[in-house]
Amino acid sequence: MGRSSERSVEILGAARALFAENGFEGTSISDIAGAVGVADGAIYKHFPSKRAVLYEVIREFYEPVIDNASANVLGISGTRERLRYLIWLQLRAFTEQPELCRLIIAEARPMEDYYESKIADLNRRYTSLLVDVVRTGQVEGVFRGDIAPTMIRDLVYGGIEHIAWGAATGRSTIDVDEVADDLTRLVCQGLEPRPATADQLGVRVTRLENLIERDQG
Amino acid sequence: MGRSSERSVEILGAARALFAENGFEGTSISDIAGAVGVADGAIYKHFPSKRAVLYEVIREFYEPVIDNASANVLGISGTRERLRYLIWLQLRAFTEQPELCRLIIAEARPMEDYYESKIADLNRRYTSLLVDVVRTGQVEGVFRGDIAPTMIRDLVYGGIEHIAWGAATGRSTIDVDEVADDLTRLVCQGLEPRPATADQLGVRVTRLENLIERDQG
Amino acid sequence: MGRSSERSVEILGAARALFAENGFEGTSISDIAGAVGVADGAIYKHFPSKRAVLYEVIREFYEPVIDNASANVLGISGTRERLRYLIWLQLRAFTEQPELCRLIIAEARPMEDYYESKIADLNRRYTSLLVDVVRTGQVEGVFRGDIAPTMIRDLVYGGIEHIAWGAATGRSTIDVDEVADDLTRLVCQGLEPRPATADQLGVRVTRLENLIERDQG
Amino acid sequence: MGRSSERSVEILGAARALFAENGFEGTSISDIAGAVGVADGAIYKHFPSKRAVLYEVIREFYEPVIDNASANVLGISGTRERLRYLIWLQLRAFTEQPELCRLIIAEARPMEDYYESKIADLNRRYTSLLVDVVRTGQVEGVFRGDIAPTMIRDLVYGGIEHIAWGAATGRSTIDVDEVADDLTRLVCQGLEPRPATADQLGVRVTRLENLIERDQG
DNA sequence: AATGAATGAGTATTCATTCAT
DNA sequence: AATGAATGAATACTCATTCAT
Repeated sequence: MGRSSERSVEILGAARALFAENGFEGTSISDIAGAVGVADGAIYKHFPSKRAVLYEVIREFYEPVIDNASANVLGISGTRERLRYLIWLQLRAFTEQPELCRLIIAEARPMEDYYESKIADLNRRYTSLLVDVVRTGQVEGVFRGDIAPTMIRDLVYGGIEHIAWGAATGRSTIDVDEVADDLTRLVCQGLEPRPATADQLGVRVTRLENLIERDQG
Repeated sequence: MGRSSERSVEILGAARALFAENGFEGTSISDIAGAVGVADGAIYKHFPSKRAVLYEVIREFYEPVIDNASANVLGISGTRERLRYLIWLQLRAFTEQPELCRLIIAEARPMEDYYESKIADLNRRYTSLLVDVVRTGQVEGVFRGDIAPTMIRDLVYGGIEHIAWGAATGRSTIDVDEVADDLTRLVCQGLEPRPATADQLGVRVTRLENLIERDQG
Repeated sequence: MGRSSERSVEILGAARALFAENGFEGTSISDIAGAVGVADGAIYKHFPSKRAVLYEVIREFYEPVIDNASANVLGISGTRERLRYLIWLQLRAFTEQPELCRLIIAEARPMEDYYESKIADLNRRYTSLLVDVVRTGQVEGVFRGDIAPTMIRDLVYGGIEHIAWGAATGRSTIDVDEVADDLTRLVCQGLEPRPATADQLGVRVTRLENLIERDQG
Repeated sequence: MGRSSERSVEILGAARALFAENGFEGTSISDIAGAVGVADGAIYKHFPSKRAVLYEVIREFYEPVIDNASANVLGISGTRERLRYLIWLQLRAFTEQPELCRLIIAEARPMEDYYESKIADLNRRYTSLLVDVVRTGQVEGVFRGDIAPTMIRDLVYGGIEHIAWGAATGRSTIDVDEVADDLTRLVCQGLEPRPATADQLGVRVTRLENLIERDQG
C-alpha cells in the first residue's frame, strides 16, 4: 500500500496543513507538491485524485477518534454518562481541531459523492454509537420510547456543530465541560419518562383557554 | 435602487432557479444572462458581483419569512407555543424549499465573507426570535435560568438542520408536525425547572447501587 | 454568427496554416491564439472547441470545392466525361492542397465523432456525385449493371487517395491530366458492358483446366 | 535478440489485444505492463519505446501474411488468378482483423516516421507482389502496357481500404468472394488490351451526335 | 442600460521515459 | 531483468470581470 510509504505521509501532512488553512478549493495539487518538494505528477503515484487526498486526510484524523470512542463508550456505565461522554468528545474535537471539522462539514459533506465515501461510513459508525446509547436507554426505561433515536442523534450532533461553530469562528467562547453538562442535562431531562405533572397540564390548559377565548372574542 | 428595476427582478428570478438547480458554483454568469436573454455584461449593471446576486436571491427568499415569523410569534401566547411555532416554521421551510436551504447552508455559509454579509444579519435576526422566546420563558419561570438561550438556539437550529438534511437528500422522510411536536416536547421538558423527583432520584440511586455492587463483586 | 466576424476569419486562417504544418494534435489552442495575437480564452468566444475549429477549417476549404463540382458536373454531358471530371478534380485537390487532404484523411477521419460531423456530410454529398454518375451510366446502358456504384466510388476515391498520397509525401510525382485519363479509361473499360469474348472465356477455361488437373494430379 | 524472450512475447500479446481494443493513443505503457503483471519500467528492457512495441505488434501480424502471400502467389498460374488471389487476401485480412487493420491505417500510417519504418518496408514488399503480377501481365500481353503498375497497386489497395473500411466501421457489409470477383473483373477488363470495338465506338459516336444536335438546336 | 469581445489567470490530470536500487 | 517512484512538460477549457462602443 502506498499509504504506508514515507512519501505518502509527507503528502498527507502537507495536504492537511494546507487544507486546514486554505480549504480544499483553495489548495491546488501544485501547492501540495510544492510543499512536499516533489513534482505535481508525483502526487498521483500515491493518490488517485485530489479528492482522495482530502478523504485520506479526514480519515487519518477521524478514525482514531472513532476507534477510541467505540472502545471507551463500552467502558462507561449508565446511559447518562455514556451520552455525556459522546457529547463531550464531539465538543472537544470541534474545539481542538476547528479547521478539520470545518473541512468535513463545509467542504467534504456538500460533495456529491460524499454519502458514498468512506468518510460518510466513518461518520455513520461514529454517530451510531449515540443512537445505540439512546436506544439502550429506551429499552431500560430510562428514556421515553416515543421519540426516534436517530432524531436525537441529529439534534445532538447538529446542535454541537452550531454551538462549536460559533466558537470556532471566534464569535463566542465555550467551556467544553460546562456545555457538555448543560446539553446532557437538557437531553436527559427532555427524554425522561414521567407522568404528566400539574405544571405541564397547567400549560396545556392555558393554551386551550386561549384558543377558546380567541374563538369567542 | 437598481435592485427594484424590472430587469433586476428577471435576473434574480433566473438566478434563483439556476442556483437551486445547479448550485452556486455550478451556475455561471453566462447561464444567468442567457436565461434572462441579455448579454453577460448586463448583469454587472444591476449587481456588483456574482456573489451579490446570490446574497440577494437568498435575501429575497429569507426576508418575508422572517418578517412573517416576527409578526406571528408575537400573536402567539405561551412560551411553549411560540417555541413550537418557530421550530415548525423552520422545519417547513426546509421541507418545502430544500434546494434554497441547501444553497444557504452548503454554499453561502462556507463563504469567507458570510458572517459579515447581510444574510448573516438576517439569520441572526431570525434566530434571535427563538433566543427571545427562551429568555422570556426563563424570566417568566417557565424555563430554567441556568442555561444560555443562545445554546438552545444553536441546539434547535443545528438539530433541525441535520434532521431536515437527511430528508432533503432523500435519505429519510419526516412528518413536519410530528417532528415539531417531538422537538418542542423534548426541549420544553428538558428546560423545565423542577426539583429532583423521586423518579429521577430513583434512577440515580440505582446507578450508584450498581456501581457499588460492581466494585464489591 | 461568430463565423462572419473578422476575428473568426483570423483564427481560421491561423489554424489552417498551423494544422497544415503541424497537424491537429501538433497544434495547441495556445499556438493558434498566439498566432492571432489574442488570449487563449478568446478562441472560445468564436468556437466551442478545438475540434470545431478543425472542422470549420476543413469545411471552409471543402464546401466551395463541392459546390463547384455539383454545379459543373451537371454542365458536362456524357458519363465518361463526367467521371473524368470528378477524378481530375479530386486529383487536383490532392495535388494542390496535400496538407489539408492529409488533415482530412489522417486526422479528421479517424476521429470518433467524424461520421456524425458536418464534414462527413460534406464528404457524402461530394462522393455521391460520382455514385450518381455511375448509376446514370448503368441506367443508360453505358456501364454494366452488375456492380455496386458505391463500390466504384470507394475504388476511385480510395485509389486516388493512395496515388496522390505518394506524390504528396514526395515518394513519386504525377501528372494530374495523365493519371485522370488513365483512371478514367481503366474504370470505363472495366465497366463496359459486352458479351463474353473468346479471350475472356479462354482465361476461365484455363483456370478450370488447372483446377481439374490439380485434383487429378 | 531480446525480442524473442518469453517476456517479450507476453508483452506483445498484451499490447496487441490492448491496441486492438483501445487504439495506440488509448493504451498506456502502464496498461500494457499491468496486463503482463510487471512494472512499467520493465517494458523498456525489451523495447526501446512505445512506438517500437506498436511496430513489433504490427510486424508480427504482418510478416506471416506476406510470407504466405509471396509463397502462394507463385503457385498460382495465370495473371488474372494471381490478381484475384491478392485482392481476396487483402479483403479477407480487413474483414477478419479489422482492428489491426485500423491500427495500421489510422494510427501507424499517419506517424511521421512511418515511411522510414520496418512496417512501411513490409508494406512495400507486400504490395510489390501485385506490382509484379501486373508487370508480368503487361509483359505477357494480357494487360495493356500503357499504364503504370504502381498506379494499379495504389488503385487496388486504396480501393480495398475504402471498401473494407465501411464494412469495418459497420456502415456496410461485404461478401469477400463477391467483391473480389467484381474488383478482379473490373481491373482485368479495364486493363485488357484491345482495339476499339464497334460497341465502344458506337457510344462515342452517339455522344458526338448529341453534342452536335444540341449546338444546332 | 446594454453589449459582447477580450482577458488572463487558474488547474487537475496524464504519461512516456529515466534511473537508482 | 526488474522495480516503481519520480519526472516535468504538456494542455483544453472555464469564467468572473472589464471596458470601449
